Amino acid sequence: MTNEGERPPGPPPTGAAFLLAQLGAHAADLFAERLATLDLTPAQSGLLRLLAGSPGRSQRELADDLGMPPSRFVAFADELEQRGLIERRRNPVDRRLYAVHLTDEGGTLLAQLRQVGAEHERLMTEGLSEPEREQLTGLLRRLAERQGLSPGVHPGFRSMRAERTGRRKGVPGNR
Amino acid sequence: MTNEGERPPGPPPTGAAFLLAQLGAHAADLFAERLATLDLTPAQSGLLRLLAGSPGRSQRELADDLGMPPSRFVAFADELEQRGLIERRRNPVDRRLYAVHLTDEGGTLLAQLRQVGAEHERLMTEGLSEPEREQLTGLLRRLAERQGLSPGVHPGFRSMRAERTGRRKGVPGNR
DNA sequence: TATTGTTATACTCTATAACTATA
DNA sequence: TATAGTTATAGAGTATAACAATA
Repeated sequence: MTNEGERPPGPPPTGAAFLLAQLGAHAADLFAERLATLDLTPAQSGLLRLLAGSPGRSQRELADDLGMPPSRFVAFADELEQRGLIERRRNPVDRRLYAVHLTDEGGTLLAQLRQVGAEHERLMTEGLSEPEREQLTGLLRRLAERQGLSPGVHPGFRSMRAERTGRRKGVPGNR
Repeated sequence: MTNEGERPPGPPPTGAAFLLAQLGAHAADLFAERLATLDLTPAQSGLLRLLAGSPGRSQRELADDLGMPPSRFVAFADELEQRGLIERRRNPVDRRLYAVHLTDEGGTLLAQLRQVGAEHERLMTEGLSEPEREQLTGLLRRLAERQGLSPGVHPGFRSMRAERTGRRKGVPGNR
């Protein structure tokens, strides 16, 4: 088989796009591991952060933001509610809606989560000087904006499986 | 709930680690879309590239490199063989092993794949000047090395699902 | 006995589509 | 009639473990 392209056959791709995918997957894996320390999955941490930013929204809205179907969100929220991290409050005006809130315990965990995030940040950028780190962050931010990626949520949440499956039908409105 | 951390509660994380995960997932998604043009999944493209670099290896070795169990590799390779892209040759010395090779047709597709890769690279780094692109690539390469990531293969292959399931028992040794 | 390739089974995960209550 | 939340079912994808052939 002849090599009729522009590139040599030996060296595998080492362009920026490939490195981004590789480092991104690695970063996600590593973060998931550290998150397991707090008994959290990436998707769960995403919800906690969402609730910190804008509390009281409906399950459907939150499900949309996390990129999961509403049906899946139910079990997802059930577990966090059982663990006392989030809270569902009925909306008095429209009783079809739940308003999802962070509990105090959830807020405490969120603080820990942020520490884990900061540590993760440090470990991922290890080996770079402070100016280099800022340079990198600046370039990445520009790329993200150019690619139309909204800050704060990323698509990887969809494919992250939940850890423990021991889900019991708990407190919430047994109709 | 009080904000006892170092960061303000509003702004979501925009550090380098988060951006890497976000951009990495985006890059992988985009690349998978472009790959679909050639009727290839990321994992399949990974195998083609592996075979181009070091042909004739055993299925077990290749499965290990791709991060999939040998049992899964069988169906995976079956499809590519049916499509005439790869070839299984019996090793005369050790008849337990297959030596997996790229066919001529596979080589042709690999060339197209590289074009797609180059186009992907261009689109992902859009908006950066040439020096900036090199700067970014250099920083990413250093990070990848520091994190112990081997060049050429990334972990994301595991979670990519195959497209078409129409798999028939074909040519290979029906024992 | 160990190893490659293979097949079969069992399981996890998920979306789709009903269904209930409220509007 | 439409929408939020929920539940149930059915399907895709996978790893685990047995199995056959060869070493």
